[in-house]
This record gives sequence, C-alpha cells and structure tokens, in this order.
Amino acid sequence: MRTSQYILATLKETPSDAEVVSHQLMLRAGMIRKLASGLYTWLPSGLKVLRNVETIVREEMEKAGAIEMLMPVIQPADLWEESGRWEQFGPELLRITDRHNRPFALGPTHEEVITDFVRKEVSSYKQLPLTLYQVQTKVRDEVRPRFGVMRAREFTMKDAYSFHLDDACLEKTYQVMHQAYCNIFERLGLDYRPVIADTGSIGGSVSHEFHVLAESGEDAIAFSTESDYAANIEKAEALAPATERAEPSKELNTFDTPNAKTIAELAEQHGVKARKGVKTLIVYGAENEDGERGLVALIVRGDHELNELKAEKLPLVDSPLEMAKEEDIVAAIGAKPGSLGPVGLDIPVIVDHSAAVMSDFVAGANKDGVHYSGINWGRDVAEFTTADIRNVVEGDPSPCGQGTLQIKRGIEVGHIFQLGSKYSEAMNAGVLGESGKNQVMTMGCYGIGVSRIVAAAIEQNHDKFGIKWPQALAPFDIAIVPMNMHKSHRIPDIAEKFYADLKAAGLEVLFDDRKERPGVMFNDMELVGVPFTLVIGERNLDNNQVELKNRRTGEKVMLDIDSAVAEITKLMA
RNA sequence: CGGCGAUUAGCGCAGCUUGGUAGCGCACUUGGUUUGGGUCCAAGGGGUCGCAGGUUCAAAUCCUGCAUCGCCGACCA
Repeated sequence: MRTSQYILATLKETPSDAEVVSHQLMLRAGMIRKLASGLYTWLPSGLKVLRNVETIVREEMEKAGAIEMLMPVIQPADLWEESGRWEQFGPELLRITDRHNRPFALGPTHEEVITDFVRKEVSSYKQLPLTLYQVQTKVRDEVRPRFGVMRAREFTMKDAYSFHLDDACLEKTYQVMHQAYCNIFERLGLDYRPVIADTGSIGGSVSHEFHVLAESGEDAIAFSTESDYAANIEKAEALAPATERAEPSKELNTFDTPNAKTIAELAEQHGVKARKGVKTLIVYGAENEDGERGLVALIVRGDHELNELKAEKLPLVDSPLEMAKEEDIVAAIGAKPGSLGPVGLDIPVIVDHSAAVMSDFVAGANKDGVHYSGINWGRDVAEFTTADIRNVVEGDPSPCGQGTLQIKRGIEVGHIFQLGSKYSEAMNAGVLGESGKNQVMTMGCYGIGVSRIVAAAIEQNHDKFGIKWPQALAPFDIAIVPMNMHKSHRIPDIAEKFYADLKAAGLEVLFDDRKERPGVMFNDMELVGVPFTLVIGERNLDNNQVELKNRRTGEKVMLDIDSAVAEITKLMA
C-alpha cells in the first residue's frame, strides 16, 4: 500500500473527548472515527487489525471443533419473550418495530436465535455435542458508552454456543473452549488472566472471564499470591475471619457528630479509625406476598466496601439491589444517612463477617448528628444475621486456602459460561436420547469481544510515540521510508524494488511515498505502530546498505541491499 | 437516571465579562525554500458560531427552552 493512495488519516493533535490512551491512539493513528456516541467507523488500517484478531479467533475456534455460521442482527421479540429476557434484559436491549408494528430487538447476544435454530434442526442425540460460532456485530444500548471501542454501542463479537446431552459433556467442551481462549490470547501476545466470574444477565452456573491486565480496566480482579486462583472482585469470596469476637470492654455511649456524615469525616473530626467503625447501608428488602418492600440494613466494617452482587443474592434483599431513598429511611428510622447504625433498628440487620467480629465499635445512633461508641454485638444488638457481603481487599486470605489476595485491574475480553438448561428448557429445545425419549439439551456459551481486544492490545502495547503492535495484530508488517525520494535518482528505484519484492514475499507493506520530510514519515509510522521500518537513504546507499528499525525494541540494523529481503522474511517467520 | 462541563473551519482552541460585519495554530490548496526526526516564507480555500425562540437599531456575545458530546456518580452514610 502506498501512503499517497491510502487513507492514513493520522492526527497530530488528540481529540479532546478521548480519555484513555487506546482511544486516543486509535483516533490519532487513523484506525477509527466516531459517528455518534458509542458508534465508530473503522478506517482501513483499523479494519486490518480487527481482521487480524478475527483470523486468529477463527483458527482457534476451528481447531477446537467449532463450526462457523452467521445469524441476523435483527431478532423477533417472540424469541426473547420465550426466554423471558424481553423483560429481564432491560433498556440495554435496543428495541425496534418494523412497518407492520411488529417488535424486534437488535441482538446484544444470540442465545435465543441459536437455541431456536438448533431445536428445529437437531433432533437426535447422535448429532451432539455440537458447537457453533459466528463473528458478528452486536448491539447494546449502553447507559454510558466510553473509551472508544472499549465500551461501544455497536461492536464485533465472536460468540459460540455448544449443545450437549448432559452436563458431563458440557464440562468437557467448556474445558476445550477454555483452552482455545488461552491459545487465542497467547497468540495475540497479550498479558491476560482467566478469572472466576459471575454469570450476570446471560445466566448459568459456572463461568470464567478472560481479562487483559491494564490500569484503565473497568474491572477489578483478585489473585492469590500462591496459587492459580483468580476471580472477578464481584465474585471473590471474603472468608470469615478466623478470630473470635472480643468481649465487650466499653460501655455504650453517645457522642455528638453534627458535621460527620462519612467514615472519613468521622476519622478526621473525632479520631475514629475507619476499621473501628461500621457503615450502615439501607436497601430495599425482597417483596412480600403483597408486593411491598421493607427495608434491610447491611453492615460492613468502615474500611470495607459493600459487594452489591453478593448482597442482592441474599433472600432478604431485593434484586437488583437498590439503595433506599432518603425519605423512606427517615420515615422508617427517624434519622438521615450519615447517622445510621445497628443499635435499636427494627428492620432486618445483615452483618458482614468481618464486621461481626468487631467489638467496642462506633456507628450512627439513628439520631441525626449523633453516634454511639462502644457498641458490641449481642449486648447492644440482639438480632442480626451474618453473611459475606463485602468486596475482598488486598491482603485478605485467598478463598482457595493458599496465599493472600492481590488486586489488579483488567479489561474483560472474553467470557465463557456453562449455561445448563436455562435456555433449552425455556425454549423447549430437546433431542431424542438413546432411549427414544425426548431429552432437554444442556448448553454452553463462549464470547470474545473482538473489537475490544484491539483497544485492549493498545493499552498494553504503546509508548509516547504511538502504538507498538505485536506482529500478529499489526496492520502492516513493514514500512518503507525513503529519504527525499523526489530529489534522488537512485532512491525511487530501490524503494520501488523493495516494495515489489517484499510484497512478493507475502508481507503487508506500507510504502511511504509522500513528499514529506523524514521526521513526518518516521513519526507517522511510529504512531501507526508498524513493527519494522526500512529506511532507504543516500547516506547508506554508497555502502550498498539500508537500515531496518524495530518499532518494539528500537533496535536498528544495517542490511545489505541484495540480501535484505531474505533477511527480513526470515525475521518475520 | 442524577450532578458538572462543553458545543465557534477537518482537529486543537481564542473571542463572550463590557453586543457593533468571526480569529489563531495545525491540517488542506498553490508557489518557493528546506531535507536522516513534526523546516521556513508567501498567497489561498474552508464557518447558517449546536438548534429553536426571545431582548435589541444590532446577538458568537444577553435571556429561555431543546439537542448533542464528554466527565463524575448512580453503594461506601
């Protein structure tokens, strides 16, 4: 490709609405342009990278025995009603109607469509197990699209679905796919981790996410220092402390705290250490028979955070979790948030394990501007239950029993699920078993965020000059940068010859034939992240040499013109 | 969905307080100059100042409403 004929579209300045480095570099390197919030056009070089990811994904899927197909983006509402997700999915499901006023959804995922397909086409256990996949555009009406293609409203996803007669078979395929995912991320050259995950709106039992480690990641993941254990923080279990609760040593006393509404203010103004106080969070309880919701108090140690997911799974708590409105709290308790505590509450009290072993601690007195000190469970609060409702923190013992937990940030690029019969049962998808009786299939599903991988890869591979593509992802293998081509009689011929020869050797070559100064060309090639740059200049021509620069290492080597193509080809193999 | 902010040329921004015919840098076009790391000079093209309404002799500028985009939050009491 000649830059003069290409739409390189590099930018000197960073568009002001790009926050994270991958988004900035994708814009500056001419890979994407925004059409509207969360909607992006892929430019030629960006598309090449996207296709490179797709190719690796396809190859590994095929190796794992999956078969490619393609399903529609537009899906009839009936299928979603059948699975129950027309209601459950919420506003993220973008809904449209056709000219006959029939409701449709733009597919955020394809469990319904594939299950419908398989129940119609597969009728015998002999056809199982079966794994089908597609690489396709997904639509999710995100509350807040951000970070460029990292969280877009329209994106490319590889989704695979497996069908089995029983869970043992599903488990086997799940492991095969797990391995295939590892292979994919290895080949992409990414620093990644598989972690135990929640199943969210997709459903099912067992689930793993694959995270690319990056500071800008939206998820926190917890690892054991001693074992392979790794889990999304929303799923990582906080073990109950092994220590017993100490006996009360202080009397219950009130003290005035007119300006202390947060743990931080309490610490600052009254010298109460965060770990000597508790936070009392009031949420709505599960609906009773009359459809009414009471309030529930959730209590965690002052330096801990509530884990929403753990809390909403408790039977007493409404799901999804919703914090109580201030007016409801005042009506029921008589005090505003900031002065709440467990003493004298007549709503259910659920205490985190770590808070339940505290003694002589501080909390609000359920009277505005007043706190208690010297609170003790049992003596001062008779009725409460305990549960794991907090996020793990760095240094907590690992749930696997080995080592302590460490926390890092990650970008979720893959997610695999053992769905079980959630969809097949709701949609009555069965086959005839060996006995001749109908048997509901059990399913797995496996997703990879293809477009998100492109951004995640940049997060891990860049410097102040631009992108440093791993070879497998790079839009071009090598760039030819001739110095002052239009001034020299020798350089154009040599550059053209290299262009032809390197292309003939099977490489993707970007030939910078613009009438630009060397600095401009170098900067653009570094911004775009081309792994190798072949510099052709008068200076080295007298020695019959050209210079090859490695973008990742910065290393420069001189090559003899005659053997250069052979050496470069060897290097790329 | 709540709070904050922005919206002026393709990109980055100034002008608005104090109303008086729209500017800078980059990019683009043309000519010259320079040439191994974003040269320099000159001449050009490009804008219904987000949209709608209002105030005024006169609105990018003041007022009202709306839209779009972004950030933070949507549990940490």
